[in-house]
Amino acid sequence: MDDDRPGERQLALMRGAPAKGRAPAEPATELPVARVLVDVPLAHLDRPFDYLVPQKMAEAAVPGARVKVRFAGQDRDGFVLERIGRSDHEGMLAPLRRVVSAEPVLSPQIARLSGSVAARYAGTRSDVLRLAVPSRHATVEKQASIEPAEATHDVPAAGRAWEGYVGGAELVRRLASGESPRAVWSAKPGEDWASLLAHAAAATHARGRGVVLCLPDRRDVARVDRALSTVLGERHHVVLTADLGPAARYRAFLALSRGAVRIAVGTRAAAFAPVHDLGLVAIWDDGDDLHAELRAPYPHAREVLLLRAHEESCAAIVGAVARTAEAQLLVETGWAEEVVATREAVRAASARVNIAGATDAELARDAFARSARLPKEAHDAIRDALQAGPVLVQTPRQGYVTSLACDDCRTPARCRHCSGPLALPAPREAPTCRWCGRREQGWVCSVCDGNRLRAPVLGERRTAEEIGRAFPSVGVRTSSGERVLSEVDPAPGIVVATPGAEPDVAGGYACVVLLDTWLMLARPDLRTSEESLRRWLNAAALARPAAQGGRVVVVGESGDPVLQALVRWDPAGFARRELEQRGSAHLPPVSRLATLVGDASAVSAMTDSLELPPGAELLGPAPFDPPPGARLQDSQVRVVVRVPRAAGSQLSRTLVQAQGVRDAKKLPTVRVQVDPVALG
DNA sequence: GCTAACTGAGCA
DNA sequence: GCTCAGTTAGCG
Repeated sequence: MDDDRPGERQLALMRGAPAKGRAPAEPATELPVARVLVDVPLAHLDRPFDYLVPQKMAEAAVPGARVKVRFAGQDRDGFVLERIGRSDHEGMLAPLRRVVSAEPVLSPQIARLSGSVAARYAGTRSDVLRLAVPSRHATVEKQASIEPAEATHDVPAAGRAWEGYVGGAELVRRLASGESPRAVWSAKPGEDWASLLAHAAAATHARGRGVVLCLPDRRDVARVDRALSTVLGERHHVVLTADLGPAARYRAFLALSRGAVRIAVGTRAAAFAPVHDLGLVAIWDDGDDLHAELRAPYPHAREVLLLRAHEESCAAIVGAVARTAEAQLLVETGWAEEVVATREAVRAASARVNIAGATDAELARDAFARSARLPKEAHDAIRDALQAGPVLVQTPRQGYVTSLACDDCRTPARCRHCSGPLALPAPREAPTCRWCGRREQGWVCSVCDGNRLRAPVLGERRTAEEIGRAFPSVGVRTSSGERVLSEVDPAPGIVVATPGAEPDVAGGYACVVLLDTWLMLARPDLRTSEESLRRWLNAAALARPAAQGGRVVVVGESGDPVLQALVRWDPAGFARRELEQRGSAHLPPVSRLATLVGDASAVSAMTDSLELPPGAELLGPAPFDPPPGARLQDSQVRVVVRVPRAAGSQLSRTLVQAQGVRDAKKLPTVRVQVDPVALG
């Protein structure tokens, strides 16, 4: 198809051919040009460059291979995207320096995905590829590949597992027959969700198609790992988590990229797993912020998987006990079908949910509550439940809540102008509203007329001490942060856990107590309600059904709509309202939103250069204080840009372009983040 | 980001 | 006419 003797002209043009000494390398006779994606993290260089393939490398320089090339005067890493007959490039082509390995580590699907993820998040492909392709481990690569294991699956069993859901059996049937259904699945309380995910994977695998499963953390990955081993045996899936280490990670990666194994289970980076013949992508608890990548361009595993489902025309399951506004949007746009348990099934599986300490004023009068943060009703429920089994007490994480509360009745202190949360900008300074920035001089509690403020003292250890004092004869264990208990005995006992660290227990907890719910709701963030409900539903789902005496006691304000959604166990209805509110507030996912952080002058220069679509809004610049722990940078500002969702790709495009211009001009960096998980 | 090529100042 | 520091375009 190409002109005869392709090498000749380019040989003459080949640069890098030394003027003295060595003769220029002979170009490959077949497809002598490699289109290479060079690893440079600069927006304006995020495009393929052509190199000449020397005959010596003709065999090894396969599409997807890692190569070294001379770029801007130095050696850089790159991936061969494709081999072509001739280049469009006018000038001379430099030869490939070296083929690092003939292993095709970048499949066409992942190459394409990296492009769409970069476009979606206004980042570069090289940044995305750093997340998608693990570093090479030569020893592992040399070892023989595992032989594909014969698959034998019990599809009827998978159908039975999903029977408890409207549309569940149908979902499995379609997966098993090679179709690509898309579902937003709301798991009922106490569900063995890991097992259901494993069955969905098995049904897909029965047709020889591949599966990617993303879970928020190591512990959930381990659960699904076990469930898959039970359903399918141990040889059909690999686990991909950050803590594997380079050799094990590369081994798992190769097993997938060589097609020996077709099911990948892991944390967020597994969203990029090079699974062959992708049939299903699934994410569990997509509201968990662990699904958001911390490195540029900060992609969210759910969005990566949805892009893959779209590009590779495969099935998708977005599953959780709660439901995010993003998942709700998939339902409302008709992209996905709801898979939910019937009302009766949910009721049968739910514990009895009560709200204790109906009002803050009541709580303030409750002397016991003031000493132990525990209303009498909650105390009694724990005491009774301890006769029957273990009790879970969920308490907000230390440092999670930064706003102030009334010293007398613990009602969160709110700004009288905009009802934003009050916080101390610095010790000894006047309380300031975190939303509107107004200083509050003569604060008076709206509930009890108290005038003293306190920073709430929180943390699971402190709570455990208080609970321990209230129940001196019972063992109290804690689970949080670095010390997470994955499981506890079904024997009576109290576990104090922070959200996400609740241990599993066989048969469920006799009672689950949710403490300080008003403090979690007082967090200034765009996802506060959704996130609070998610955490409470996840904890409450661990309680035994009411028929077995299971109880959930929620310490909070009964009138709060979020607590009402918890009592009614209505994640879908809540998500519907939440999505509606996001719409009227122009927040994601109804709007596409980006933040620009940097020096005031840099940020304003960048915003000026943006070609914004109609309907775009610019908020700020506002002073930006870096999150605690981040290194201090002086006078950083933040601008929030938002556009209607339909204009999202246009927003990303203009951001990439502006970044490209800034990179090329060596202007001070502006950190761009599209749809950040948190916006405090 | 980096290098290489280009620029003009300074000097013989 | 040449060197050298400083600048900046372009990277195959």
